[in-house]
Amino acid sequence: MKKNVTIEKRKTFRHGDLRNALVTAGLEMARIGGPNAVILREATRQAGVSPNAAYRHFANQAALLAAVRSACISRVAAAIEEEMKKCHPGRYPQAFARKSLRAVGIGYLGFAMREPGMFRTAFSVPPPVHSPDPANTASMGLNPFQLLSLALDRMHESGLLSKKDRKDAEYLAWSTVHGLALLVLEGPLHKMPHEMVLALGERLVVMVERGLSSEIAH
Amino acid sequence: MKKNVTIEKRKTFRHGDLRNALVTAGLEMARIGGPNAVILREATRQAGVSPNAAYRHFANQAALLAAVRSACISRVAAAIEEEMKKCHPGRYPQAFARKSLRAVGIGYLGFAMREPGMFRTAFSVPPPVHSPDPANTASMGLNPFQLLSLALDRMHESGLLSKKDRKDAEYLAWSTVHGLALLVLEGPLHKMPHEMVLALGERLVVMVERGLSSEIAH
DNA sequence: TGTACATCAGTGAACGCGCGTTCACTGATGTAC
DNA sequence: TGTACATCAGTGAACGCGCGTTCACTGATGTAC
Repeated sequence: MKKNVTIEKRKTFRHGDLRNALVTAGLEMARIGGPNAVILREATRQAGVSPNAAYRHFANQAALLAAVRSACISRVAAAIEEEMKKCHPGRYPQAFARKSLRAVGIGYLGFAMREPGMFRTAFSVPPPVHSPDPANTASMGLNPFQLLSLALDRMHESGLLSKKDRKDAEYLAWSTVHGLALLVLEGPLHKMPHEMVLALGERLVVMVERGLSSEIAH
Repeated sequence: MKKNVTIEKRKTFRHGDLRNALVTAGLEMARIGGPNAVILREATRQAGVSPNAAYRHFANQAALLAAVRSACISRVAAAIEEEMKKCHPGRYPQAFARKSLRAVGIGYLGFAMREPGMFRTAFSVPPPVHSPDPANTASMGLNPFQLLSLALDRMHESGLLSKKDRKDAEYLAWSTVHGLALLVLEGPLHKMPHEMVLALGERLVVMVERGLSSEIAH
């Protein structure tokens, strides 16, 4: 939406929208080559601007990368939401909960297979983390972690998960699909065909759903 | 035996054991900084040799890195075996099977926490995989995947896992701990304390053990 | 209304960095005779 | 036994690469008066 704040109008000065152009270019580079492919100079080139112009909008390359990563995370969330749209709360809350959890896992994994570069950019934090935690988040809606929490809440509320089992279940479920995704995208399983990955994904979701609960199965 | 190669100046024109010295240096770099820190020139420096000397023993930097990675994988396997030694086949095969599976998972995760650089080197394959699959493997004993298979076989043989559930169970179990390790080592969970990671690891193992089987729990 | 001025997003040129890799070479060693 | 020689693990110098980043600057625009 347009903000009529004077400061913002000044921002649309010469290029008009350089910051956005740089992020867009960076996002495309991430899409193609992952986080290491997000080259500041290349982004300025694609924006038709001199290299140092980027420094009017980002403190350094890491700041640009952070913005790109944020965009990638939003894409993951969008993919999950898309998958979640497919399941509606019927009259069986437990089935709904299970479908929700499945949607998160499959949405996550599906995105990883479809957009490996963006996926890797979203979740590969460079080891020396000087995360300045930019207040720039600007994320509308829920992030992937929150969507997972939502699905797990449904599991809990529908009685599929005790309060104790619900606790920190995000990390357990997340690890599962994340591991498969990374083993395939940047690990030893890189030769595994996508169909098999997705098939394993389905089994993984079932495994999580079943294994998360310490209750005796019925 | 100690290799004092690094510090002492060489007296002979020939190094004598350069290939090994380079791998050792590379391994140390991997230990400290992960796969991207395996610098060919630095390895030759540490070996007290000119940069191009490396090319007598490795086709290029990627070949050196492959050798280092192989060493890292062996270390992971050793860590798992160490953990597996702790569990003996008693008179309860199912308990033994469960302990075995736990040992693999916890050994894997424990190594990841203790030696993040080596762990990341072992399992992060650079996306453009020109894997020449060096016949150089030279790995004695079982690799981590094979150890996992062994544990799962015990689950199957002791009746905890049907034949159908046994199939490809490696990938499901592996994904689980691998995901947690990478979320922590190079992902958004990098701030999670090690104790919590290991605690989650224990829950993860239980989850897998329970969730892998499609049989009704008893 | 015109004009001076401040602002600040962009320019142009250059820097150091350290890598991987190649070229033509040297000289210690093992072996054939 | 000595000697000539082939071998090949090492040397020394140099290359191109492309990045991130800094410096001093320019010039279109909005605004105060």
